[in-house]
Amino acid sequence: MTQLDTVPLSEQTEDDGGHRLGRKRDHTRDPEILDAALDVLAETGYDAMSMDLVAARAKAGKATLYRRWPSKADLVIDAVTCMKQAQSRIEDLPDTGTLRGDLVALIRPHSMEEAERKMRVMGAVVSMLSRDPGLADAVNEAITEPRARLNRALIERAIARGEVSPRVDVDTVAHISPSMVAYRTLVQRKPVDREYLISLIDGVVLPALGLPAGAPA
Amino acid sequence: MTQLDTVPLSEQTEDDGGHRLGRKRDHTRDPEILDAALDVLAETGYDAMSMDLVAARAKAGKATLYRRWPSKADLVIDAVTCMKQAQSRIEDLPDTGTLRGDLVALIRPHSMEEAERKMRVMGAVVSMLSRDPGLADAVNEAITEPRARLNRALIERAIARGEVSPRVDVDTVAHISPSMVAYRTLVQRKPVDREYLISLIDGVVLPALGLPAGAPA
DNA sequence: CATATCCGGAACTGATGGGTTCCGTATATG
DNA sequence: CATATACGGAACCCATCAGTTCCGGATATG
Repeated sequence: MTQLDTVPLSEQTEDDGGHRLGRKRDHTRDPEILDAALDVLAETGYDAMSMDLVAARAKAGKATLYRRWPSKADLVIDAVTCMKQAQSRIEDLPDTGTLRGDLVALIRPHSMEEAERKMRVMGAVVSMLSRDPGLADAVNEAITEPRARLNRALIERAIARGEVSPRVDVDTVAHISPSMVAYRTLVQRKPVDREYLISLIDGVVLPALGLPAGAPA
Repeated sequence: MTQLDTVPLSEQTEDDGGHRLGRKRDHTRDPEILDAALDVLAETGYDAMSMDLVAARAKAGKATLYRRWPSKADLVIDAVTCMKQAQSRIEDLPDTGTLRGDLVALIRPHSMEEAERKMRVMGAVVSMLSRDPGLADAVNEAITEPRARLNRALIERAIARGEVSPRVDVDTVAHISPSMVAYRTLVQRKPVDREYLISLIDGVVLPALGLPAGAPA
């Protein structure tokens, strides 16, 4: 059970001293519930995710869920929206001096776990995206775009540095790895490990930018 | 209502003269039913695809479906499997002399419609792939692999021709366009038109193979 | 025309799950 | 301790849907 550390909509009054079964004022169990929803969603898919399951997983009553969200769809949208957080800020990304170094530096166990979970959630809701524009927006804003923005920022930094030609299609290239990771995870069902990610950087992303495969500038 | 032109499992006796409501011997309405199933699947997703809907769409009775397939899952797997057909044979792909020419030649209105439908079907069943290995295999064999095989064959032809270095990761590169097209269609929900496909070829695929962007060998 | 076959359609069953209501209880406040 | 709040949990209602059964009619065969 992964833990969500941001507060979604309401404010967490203060940390409860540690009572396992202690209840809080307001309806401030939102984070746990949203987190449980994401877990169930990732494990079972949208339709198979029943509200009873989510309630059980969050050790909450189903009534509590409906006191807070008017419908299952709203709960899911809120849960997806609240995945946004943990993504690194662009400013505090270490500048290794080369684009390759920057990209490789993004491959950390933590970010890979996070990405894995996001991919599963994405797979759970793809079939809904065509019918629910709100969900589609939430998914793009919380799962798709953060990663693409990161890539875009690193590429633009490399352009400013003179490492990469300003003529490349930054947006398309920034979506290469998210696309291929999603495809490999959801459709091909092959593992996305460090080795694969590096082969993607060296074999596809850098060449697409006009850089030689394994050779940092 | 797109029409399936291959016969899935049983043999079609002969074309019925044109009787709108005329019935045939055996249970040889399989193609129409499978085609209807694919339509409903693509439009509504796996869970929302009810057997009643499929039956209605195929102007068949629900009993007829269950006379032929033991369950909904079996029907879907059979339907997906039967999408395999229309893909071009590798041998009769025109050899334009350059890899770029070969790749661009694959962009035809017909193949794009076909790909669009396949993408929607894929999106409809992604969330099931983790729970049903048989379905995952069917999807890969019918949707994923045919296109990748085509790309692979063209790249290998280019290697044999001396146009491309034999050191490239053919398999990964062959999956670039399928991955990015799927992502763009299902997640980003942006149009996949001729312009985008060509920008993919010139901006990503060819550079990844060490070829200059817009310049044929 | 009589018979056998198969299909479309409608009605039915059982299970599942979204959403609601209600109640006992734990917490907080005074 | 009394009161108000809100939570967990269970029971409930109702719609939907997978899967089944049955029947009337159309087709084919002789």
